[in-house]
Amino acid sequence: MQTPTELATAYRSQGRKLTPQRQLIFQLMHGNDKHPTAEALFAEASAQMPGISLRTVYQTLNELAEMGELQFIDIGGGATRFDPNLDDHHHVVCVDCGQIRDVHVNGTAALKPVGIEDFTINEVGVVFQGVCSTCEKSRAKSHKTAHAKSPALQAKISK
Amino acid sequence: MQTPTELATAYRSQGRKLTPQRQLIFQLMHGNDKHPTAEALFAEASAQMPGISLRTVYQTLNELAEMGELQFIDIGGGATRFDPNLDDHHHVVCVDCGQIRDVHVNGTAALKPVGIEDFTINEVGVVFQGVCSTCEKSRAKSHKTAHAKSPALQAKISK
DNA sequence: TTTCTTATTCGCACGACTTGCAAATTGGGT
DNA sequence: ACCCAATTTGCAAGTCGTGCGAATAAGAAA
Repeated sequence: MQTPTELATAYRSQGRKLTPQRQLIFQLMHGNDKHPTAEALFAEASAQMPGISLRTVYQTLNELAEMGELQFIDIGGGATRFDPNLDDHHHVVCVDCGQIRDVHVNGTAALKPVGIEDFTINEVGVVFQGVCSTCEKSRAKSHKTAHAKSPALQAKISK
Repeated sequence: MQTPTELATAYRSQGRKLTPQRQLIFQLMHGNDKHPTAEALFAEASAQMPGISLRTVYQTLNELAEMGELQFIDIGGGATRFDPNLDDHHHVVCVDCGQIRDVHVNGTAALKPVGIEDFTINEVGVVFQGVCSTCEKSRAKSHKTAHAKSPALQAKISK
């Protein structure tokens, strides 16, 4: 995603208006590698701009996606997450806490699907599932404590 | 997924009961490569067993997933889809009509995520996005006809 | 700066998908 | 044949996201 300043220009050149709500969302998303959900972003936005509506957050995120400034990430389970990282990258998901990490992956160019001659492939997405070190430790120590932030995520994530 | 007969045995050995509703779902899912949604499966089931409830379809699919007999597939957009194919495979999605095709992929073993030492990776999923030949033809001929079964899927699918 | 046009915001209702719950039913062992 | 626990069902409720219309504000023009 471009910087808030660049986006301001891009917006105006497209006949879109530069509202304070949009500017705030630009700031919150720029360089954001947390892959927030719309609700999460709404919470952050509300802290700085009480009264901003969830509806507006959804609308702005959709606009940015249409403009190619960010992508949607849907890994089974809950809400759609947003990623402003436009580099060629992929994702690693902790099936325990649900966090998503951006990663560069070597070897994607060599991926060859077999038997789909009647398809024109445009993009390839790779998702790694695993457990982050923090959750690994939690598991080792207490078998009682429920620390999973993402209930049933493990079962929900697809290959 | 195992055969309906094998599942019958598995169910009983786990203290689960073998109901006609479950047996029907076993049949409908066995070898099914359509990646149906719960609603789609419910429609098929209803044809053969009027009165079966959508709730039961959801419950049975969830059971089968817990038992490791099938997996959930969540590619942005609509409802969760179910895949009884337990082979090591991946998916190709037509961004136009939304169909999902199972594919074997060469080269997955060589995939190397970089910079995530603090993660224990358990699985890797690859999703190819493209356009199937049928949709390709439709596009070439009419630019007017709206044949997309999956509105906005293109924008919704994540890398 | 005032005016004017049109994009945007906002909140509420609604829609799609899925699950919780409790009552009625049924599988299958004794 | 009986009995108890597992199931099924229908409906309510929950989550996530969008449609819609009225009120508001951005930004160009005068």
